[in-house]
Amino acid sequence: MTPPAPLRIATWNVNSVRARLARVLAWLERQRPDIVCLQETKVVDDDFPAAEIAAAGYRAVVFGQKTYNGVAILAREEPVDVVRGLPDDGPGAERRLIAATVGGVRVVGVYAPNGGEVGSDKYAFKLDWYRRLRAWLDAACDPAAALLICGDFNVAPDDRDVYDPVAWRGQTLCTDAEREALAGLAAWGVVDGLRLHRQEGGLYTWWDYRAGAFHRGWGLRIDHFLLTHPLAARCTAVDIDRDERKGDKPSDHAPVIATVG
DNA sequence: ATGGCTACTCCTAGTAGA
Repeated sequence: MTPPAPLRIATWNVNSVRARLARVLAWLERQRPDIVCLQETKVVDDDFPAAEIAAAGYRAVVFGQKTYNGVAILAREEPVDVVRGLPDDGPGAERRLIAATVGGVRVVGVYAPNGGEVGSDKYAFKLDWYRRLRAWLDAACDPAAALLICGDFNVAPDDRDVYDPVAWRGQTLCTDAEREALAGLAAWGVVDGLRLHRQEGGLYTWWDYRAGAFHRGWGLRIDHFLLTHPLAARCTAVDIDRDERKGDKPSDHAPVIATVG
């Protein structure tokens, strides 16, 4: 018996799928992932570039809105059992979560709120969104299943994930409350995929557009793969495609790719 | 020391991102 080929699953905050379309298509051609979760698509569903994505060989399920937020899952086979949003999202809620099953893996793609200034309404919304995400996991998902949550979590889990942890201490993305919110997902039953394989600092997924931050190495690791234990046991690698942050008109986030045997 | 860039829209200024 030939073992099944490993699945390569990617997450990428593209910062507008329409502004980034040429790069997204070139990246799909180069990396050929099986599944891709996109965040910050910034487009209503009718205007999602589904035809171009289909021509590249991918089905797309989308959950977008005008200007802000927006998530999608691309896959070589049709994603099934699609869930859009959290059950207690109100009408007109920000579109930040999409889930689907592909290749026997339950894939949850998330774009966590940024949080604005610490102590602001946006910050409170972020922490509450994490609370609601955890409640949905408790109610609707199975930590014993092959499930992953990936996306832009807008939290750097610890000081290794921050280029200047002293300057960032207490700032949005790095506060204890945000880190505890992320840890609340781990307590449900997922582990940080990248840390299964690599312990060093300096592995970043986001660099500010300003001040030449990328070239100065001023980054944070805020895009993650969280894997249930059964899936973690099959995860052979998690790689940050740092090269995709280079060149003309990049997203401010690099893609992250998990390999699952 | 510095909100320094990018993308969006009710568009050429204001908002948001992280």
